[in-house]
Amino acid sequence: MDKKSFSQQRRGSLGIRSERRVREILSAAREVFAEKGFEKATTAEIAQRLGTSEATVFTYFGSKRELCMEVLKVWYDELIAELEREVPLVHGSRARLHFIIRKNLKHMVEEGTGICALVLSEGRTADQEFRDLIADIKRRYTGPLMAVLSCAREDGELRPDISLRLMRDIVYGAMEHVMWTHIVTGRMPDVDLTASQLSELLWRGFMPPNQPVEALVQLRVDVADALRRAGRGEG
Amino acid sequence: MDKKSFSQQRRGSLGIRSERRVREILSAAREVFAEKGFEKATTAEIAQRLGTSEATVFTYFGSKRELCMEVLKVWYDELIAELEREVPLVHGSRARLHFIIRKNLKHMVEEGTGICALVLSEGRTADQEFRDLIADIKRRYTGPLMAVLSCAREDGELRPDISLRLMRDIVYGAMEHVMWTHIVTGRMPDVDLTASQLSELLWRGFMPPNQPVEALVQLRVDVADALRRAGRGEG
Amino acid sequence: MDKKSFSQQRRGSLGIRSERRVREILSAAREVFAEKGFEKATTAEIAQRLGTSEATVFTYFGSKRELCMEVLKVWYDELIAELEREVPLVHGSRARLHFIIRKNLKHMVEEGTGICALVLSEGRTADQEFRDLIADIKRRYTGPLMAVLSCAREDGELRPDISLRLMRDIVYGAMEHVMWTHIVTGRMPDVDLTASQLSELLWRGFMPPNQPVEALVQLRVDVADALRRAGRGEG
Amino acid sequence: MDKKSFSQQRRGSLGIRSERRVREILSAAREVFAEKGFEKATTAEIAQRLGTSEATVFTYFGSKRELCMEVLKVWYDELIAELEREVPLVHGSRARLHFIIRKNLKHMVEEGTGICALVLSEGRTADQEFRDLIADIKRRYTGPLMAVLSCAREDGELRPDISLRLMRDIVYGAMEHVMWTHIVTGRMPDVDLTASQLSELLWRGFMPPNQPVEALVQLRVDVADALRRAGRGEG
DNA sequence: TATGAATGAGGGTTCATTCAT
DNA sequence: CATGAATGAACCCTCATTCAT
Repeated sequence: MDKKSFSQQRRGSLGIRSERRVREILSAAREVFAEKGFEKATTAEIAQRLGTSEATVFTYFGSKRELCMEVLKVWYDELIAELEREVPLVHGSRARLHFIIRKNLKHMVEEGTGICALVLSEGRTADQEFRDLIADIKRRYTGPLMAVLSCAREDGELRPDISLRLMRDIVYGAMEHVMWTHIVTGRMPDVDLTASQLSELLWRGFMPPNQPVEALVQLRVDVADALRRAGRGEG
Repeated sequence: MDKKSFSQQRRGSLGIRSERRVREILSAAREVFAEKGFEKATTAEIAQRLGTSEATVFTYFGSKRELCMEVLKVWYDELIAELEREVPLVHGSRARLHFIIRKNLKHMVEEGTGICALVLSEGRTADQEFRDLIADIKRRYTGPLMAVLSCAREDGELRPDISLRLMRDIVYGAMEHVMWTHIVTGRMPDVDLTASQLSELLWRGFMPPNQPVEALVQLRVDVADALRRAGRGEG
Repeated sequence: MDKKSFSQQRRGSLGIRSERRVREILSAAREVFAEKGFEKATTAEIAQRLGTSEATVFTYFGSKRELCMEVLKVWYDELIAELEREVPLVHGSRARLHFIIRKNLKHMVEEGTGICALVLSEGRTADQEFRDLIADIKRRYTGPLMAVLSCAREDGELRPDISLRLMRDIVYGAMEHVMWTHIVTGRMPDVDLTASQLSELLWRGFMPPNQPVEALVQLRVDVADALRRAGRGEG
Repeated sequence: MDKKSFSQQRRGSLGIRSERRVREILSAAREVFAEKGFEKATTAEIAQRLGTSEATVFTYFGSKRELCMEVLKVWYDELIAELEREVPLVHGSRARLHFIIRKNLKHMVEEGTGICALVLSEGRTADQEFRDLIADIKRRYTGPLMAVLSCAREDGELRPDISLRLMRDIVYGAMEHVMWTHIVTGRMPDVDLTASQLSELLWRGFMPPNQPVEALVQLRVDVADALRRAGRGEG
């Protein structure tokens, strides 16, 4: 009865030809939202890139916000589907972490990094419906990684004193920030290299500490520090 | 140019008493920008929280954008100043990393987390002047951490195969994502605990992978060096 | 640049039907600009006279200034086109001057005198783009008259000691001032009579002086003057 | 009781020191109004050039409009006073026309040409009070010229078939247009040359067309008259 | 179904004017 | 008397959204 259910009903009854239209619109919208962010994106520009009128966009999507939500959903669904299909084919937690990171970076680079920033920046400010969607997406989106981490923890591959949620935040935060840096500086990253380094570095952080080595390392640092201070004090 | 310099002069001639007003406005603006993001924030709301009119806001700041830029500058300058003053008082690279992370998280929690997201989300879409400011802020903002990392690398405390920039992105990305999660879920984090875990985990990732051997070698060198100096009559 | 080209494209895609709308808007705008001048005219009033909303006006014209420029362009283009078409059909420089003056006055009376004042008063204060347009209009606008004057000078019909530019200024200045007086007093002038008198008077001023007659006239004046003084001195 | 009478009362009671202030304000205001036109001029800028605050301006003048009116009044009063004092010292209608034109152009060049355009452009659009003032100014302003023209007509020096008002419009219109051209092009005119050419050209247009015959007739009459008077014993 | 056209609602910004000090 | 500070009232402009065709 309200606007949303109406447009959904409408979309549901569209024939085959319109399926393509929907995808075209989503594609154009993805571009614009990714480039400009939600607020600065205009329906006019989306329509223009399609070569159609704004009204057409509204025939398929009830509102700008709904369109944006759909864009996000599709973007993440693509990624999630790939991950859910392919992660199981990879063996070993570490390899899986690497795989997930690489997939993510690749998807960001190829399909518009801005989408992530969109989630990041709109997630806080948007209204409840939007937030719920984003929360849901986020949950499913991080699902594969969480599963890998859970599995790894059960196998004793992860240090037990740090929550999986924190690890997850580190993984995604690092990826987003890496992408952001590359966008701002205008240089696209070497996805494979970055993924390797990132997963290597993070995994080592996630592993349980090796206590004897720790002690030795700390000893070295302490001695070095003492020597430095001693040198300074006596020089 | 005519108009601009004119309005700047107008602002420039404000007396001492208005210092307070400036701070009030910046404070209200910080709130609103942090909550809503740049686009969704309205000058009307900022004025309303102050209990004044929009015109008053524009008496002190020439435009919404300028106001926002000032908010960012102040927010980061506070933090940067604290870091530059206090980091040198902390000993050891690891401790310094921990200090920086803790300070950051604390500042975010206490002074508005949204400000970070602002930088993140506006940095891409804003116009050149805005971007330049943000780039500049970012540079100074990450300065203390980069200094610590540089220092640590020289001391052989960091693995040499991964760039400092990637490490920096991981640190800030992780912090921002952690904060974002906590905002979205509505729960404020335990700053001290999170900082400890984060620095612990990341540091372990930053350390050279073959730490044990290297540590022993370096230890031997350091000690031998110290003994030689001691033998030369400095002891 | 991005935004501008975008909005221009939007307008550019208007269909045939809107031709009428464009004319309606230009017509209303012409009225308001003529009555109020550029600054005092408001887009709200223009829209109100059309019975539409301001937004509609901005759908067709990107800005108030652009609208005003278009109004000026149309007003002058109409006049210039008529002059360029019809002046050649008139024979003799004197007759052509009369024709031009009559046409001008008629156009002013029928299509809004204020437009001239607009050019006059905005030409000084407006920004560069506006000024350039006005300068261009002015050049083309005065073209037909300048051509007539050039031609007349070559035929020896004009006194050679006074520049054509000054003559031009006199012609247009006189017309504008005449119109202005009539507007302020609220009475519309008798266009035909005024045009006849104006062209007669000015042409006589433009003609080369007839020296013998000059001398005689001056003698008369001198004698009259001497007599007056003598009368005063002796009465 | 209304605003205007209040401020006038106030001004009336100001001491000697304030007289200077009034003049300073009028001077600054003249500059700004001349440069920018009424609408684009801002009280802020006027105050700025004075080095005082806007409030001070409003202490002396009740409103921007009132200030502008005063500026106009002063500007024209200066000119009118000079004309009324000096025109009678000039002999001959033609010489007087030349004198008036030269004086006008000089005043425009020296004391801000924009003021004339102000009268021209504001005269139409402003409210009743403003218009009345301008009409009054205009009347007194053109008084000296009208007197000269009346006198000349009585002496038969002007063609009788054209109204003095039209002649007046031509004189002022020509002057204003000349000035306007010079402002727009940025070059200041040679006042003396322009005044000579303008008066020469216009006067020739004003003279009776059949001057030779009329001049002879009048000369005979004048001489006969003089002789008759001389014969009656006045010699 | 597709769209050209229209617009309500609001946003940022300006500025003459007021007033307490 | 001078003025720093504040502001109401407009103004220009944007854009998501609607609707008749």
